[in-house]
Amino acid sequence: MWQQPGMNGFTFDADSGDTEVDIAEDADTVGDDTMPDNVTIHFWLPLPAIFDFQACLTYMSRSPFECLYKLEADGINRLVPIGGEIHLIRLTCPTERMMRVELLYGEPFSPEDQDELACYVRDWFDLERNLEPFYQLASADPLLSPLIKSFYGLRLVGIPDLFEALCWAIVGQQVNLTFAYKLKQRLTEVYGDALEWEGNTYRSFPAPERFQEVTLEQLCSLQLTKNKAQTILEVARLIASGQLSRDQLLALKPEAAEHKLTAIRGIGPWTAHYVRMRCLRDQTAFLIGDVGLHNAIKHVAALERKPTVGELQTLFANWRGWEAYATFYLWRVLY
DNA sequence: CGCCAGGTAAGGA
DNA sequence: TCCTTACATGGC
Repeated sequence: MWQQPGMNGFTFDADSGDTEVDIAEDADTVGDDTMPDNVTIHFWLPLPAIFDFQACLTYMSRSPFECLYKLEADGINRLVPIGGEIHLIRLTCPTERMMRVELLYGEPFSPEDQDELACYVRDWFDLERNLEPFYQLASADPLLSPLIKSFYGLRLVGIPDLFEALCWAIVGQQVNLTFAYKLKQRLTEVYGDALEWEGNTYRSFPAPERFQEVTLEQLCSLQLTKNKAQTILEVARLIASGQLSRDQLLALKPEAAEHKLTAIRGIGPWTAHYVRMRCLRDQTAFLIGDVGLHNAIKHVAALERKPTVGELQTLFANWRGWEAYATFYLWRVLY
């Protein structure tokens, strides 16, 4: 049911974890086998400059239909598959400089699990990114400078799991976000795993293998269109059979990864760039056709109409290298 | 009822 | 290569 360890494609960078390691290792981790239920296990991750947890949480709380995590009391809880097993974790930032990663439910972490989870969280919140250049560029830009003030410290929240990222993009094609969230919720409730914990139900997005026996009709009954249902089944098949993976896409140049994705029927340039942005962490991803982006620019530039393709290209030429962050910050003005 | 929504594919100039 | 159009489905 859960993906094999490593299948999910976390990238381990041999020399990127050094700042975290010494801190994590002398965290007061309790780890004997007879651990009582109320023992908590946690470790800490150092936070980069220009990071505001609250700004990220505000973004993440935008939909009441979000079903893959719960925000409460200045923290966030979610299920994560670590070492091939289900874990319920909680993230908080009790201090400016450190993020606390706590295990609420599941087997205590092995050192390898902890590394994997640390990678997951760093990836999720894009903690490795140096935002200085973007902020420098934005501070001199008439459209972006108000945004980096309003949303200071916001990180491009990622979707580390390729299948989830693809499905989220697919269900979000040409529908309003409210409906997209409902579709994701139905997919998750029907096909995902659930865990009850302290009166709440936590859910994880289904693994692609789960769709092996699922029919078009079954997906359509969740109010997915036939095209979307078809595309999701095809993507599930490709990932489950190993023909498509995050690691494989990461090994390619962005354009090649995009091409590999758009070769799949039902995945066009918007979806491919969306995945580049949220999953592959490609900062040059540019959703030029995105309606939300058009509306955001119309709003911040006080236009009477939506921007033309030419205007978009001119604008984004100023933000080269940071297209994804510019887009992510622009989207924020809409919600 | 009508327009819109974080599109895509197919067909034609 | 660049435009048009059909499609599909709910939100408001």
